[in-house]
Amino acid sequence: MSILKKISAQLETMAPADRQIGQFIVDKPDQMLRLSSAALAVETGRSQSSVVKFSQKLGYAGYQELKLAVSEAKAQEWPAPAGMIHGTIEVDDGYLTILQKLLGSKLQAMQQTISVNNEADIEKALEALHDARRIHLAGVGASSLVARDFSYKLMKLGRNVLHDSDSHVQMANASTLGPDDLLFALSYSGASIETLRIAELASQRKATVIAVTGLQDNPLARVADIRLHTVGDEDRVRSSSITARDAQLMLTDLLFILLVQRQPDAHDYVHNSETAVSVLKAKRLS
Amino acid sequence: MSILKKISAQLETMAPADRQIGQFIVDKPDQMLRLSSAALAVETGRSQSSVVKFSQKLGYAGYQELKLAVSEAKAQEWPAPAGMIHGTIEVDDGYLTILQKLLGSKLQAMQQTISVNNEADIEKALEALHDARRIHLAGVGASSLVARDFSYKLMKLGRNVLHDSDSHVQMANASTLGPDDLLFALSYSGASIETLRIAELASQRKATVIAVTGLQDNPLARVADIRLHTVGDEDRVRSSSITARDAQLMLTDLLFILLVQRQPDAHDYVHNSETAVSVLKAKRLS
DNA sequence: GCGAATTGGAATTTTTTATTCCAATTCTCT
DNA sequence: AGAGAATTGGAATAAAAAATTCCAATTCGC
Repeated sequence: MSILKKISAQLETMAPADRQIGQFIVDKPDQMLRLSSAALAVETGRSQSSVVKFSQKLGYAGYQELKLAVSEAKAQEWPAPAGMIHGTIEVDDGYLTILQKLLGSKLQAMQQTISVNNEADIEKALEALHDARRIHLAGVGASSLVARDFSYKLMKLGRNVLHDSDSHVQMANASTLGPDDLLFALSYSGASIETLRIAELASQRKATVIAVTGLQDNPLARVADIRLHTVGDEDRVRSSSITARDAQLMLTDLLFILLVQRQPDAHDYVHNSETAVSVLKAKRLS
Repeated sequence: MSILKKISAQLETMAPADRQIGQFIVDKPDQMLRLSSAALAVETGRSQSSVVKFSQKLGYAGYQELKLAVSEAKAQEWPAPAGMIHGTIEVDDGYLTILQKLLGSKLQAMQQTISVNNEADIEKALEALHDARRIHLAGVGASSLVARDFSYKLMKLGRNVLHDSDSHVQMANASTLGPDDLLFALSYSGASIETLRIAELASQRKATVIAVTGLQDNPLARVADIRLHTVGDEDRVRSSSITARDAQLMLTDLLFILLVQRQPDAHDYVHNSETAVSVLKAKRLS
């Protein structure tokens, strides 16, 4: 039983000094934990020895043991995050609630994104990526960052990657694609004009088109040869591409890991990349 | 806040006595909480004053404050939810195992990143961001994508943001900063030369420097006025900036949400942004 | 190599915790 | 109602714990 609850239940039958000390602890456990027995005595207008005796009457060797018990009682009040809170972040939510809702939303988006894509589709995309002569990545806004992140990872593996943040350059690149090439197009809405036009052109040129897009029917999904779906709930986190981005990253990270697994010399490539970058790191100063 | 993670991250750079004391605390926090400084000294074969000094080196007034921090850290240890695995992705892992390990690693990185930053530090960073005249974002490699993502979000709120992927331009921008400005620097290692030099310059120019960096002692953390820590385990996911990036995003997303909460017209700004972008979306065809 | 800085234990001081002493109050029994 | 026993609780005291000082040894930086 929590010592805080135990004290609370006994308050009414306690003698005056004990009641005052107990009340303080129940009301302000955080503060109590920071106080010496003498300081708590001052706060309650009682004596230091009363504080120690209070502890002993509760069955503890002394004040330090009571403190430990209060600390443990408080620990049980900390909301368990395993369950996560799913909910819309509201204007008057406190810090802890926001944290939990944000983390819960991220986790839910990633989990649901995994759920809506079956292994066969992932395998198909993987096969296409593995076999592609050149991989062109397309996306705008937040999706452009995911595209760029994935392009970095593919380049680390020595793959022939085309990526540019300028959609005109993306379009020009797409015009050079052929049947041995692949377009990896990211757009949560599936309706971004630039990404859509690039996908249409790549499709016309017989390149394989992989679309990473939301579950709803959309123009990009219709153009694609392979569809990977993402689930995000933007309404809950201020509609600023947080969960949609996380869902896309979940897929690109997974594809990257699977590609690494399938490419025998992947380790060497990744290691070489790190070694190369290390010259741009400050030397250990001590 | 998790002092246990902090100690753990710093063990290798500690002197002998500190390492032994720190190791004991990390290995046996429950037991430590029951020991006096003298008893812990006996357990570790070190002196009682070393125990107190260890506490003070970590930033606490003394051993009692360290104890309190350890107690709070223990309260925030989060177990892995069902369906996820904490473990290293191996060469012969099957699809489902990879999925579970990837998701588990991502969740752990995000949870631990939340644990190692206390609300007071987040609040301090938030205050600085809110009050800054101009916000300059710096980062290279994977951190540059997080910096850009956060810059997009801040710009959506109408904030005065400086971000360029070219580190020379970043440096030039930093040379225009002043006491009313803020540098938000991201580097997991804290040792990327470009980011470090930019931070040093911003600091010289009296701008506020917020560092988002790993837990280990590093040059960037030393330059910063405000430190936000990230925890990632790159060994488990092929050392390609997956969990470190997710950890950084967790923090920037949280800061963004908190800024939105605190800016009365944030909704209008975000809504206006969506409306503006909508002209670049394909019309619904049927 | 030399001086400065750091490390870390022993000794000492200060603070905190726990116990003892004892007066006042309350409770129980006749 | 009164006397004795039990309880309450603060002041004083003793013991334990925490923190600081002193200083020798080692490491670091020039």
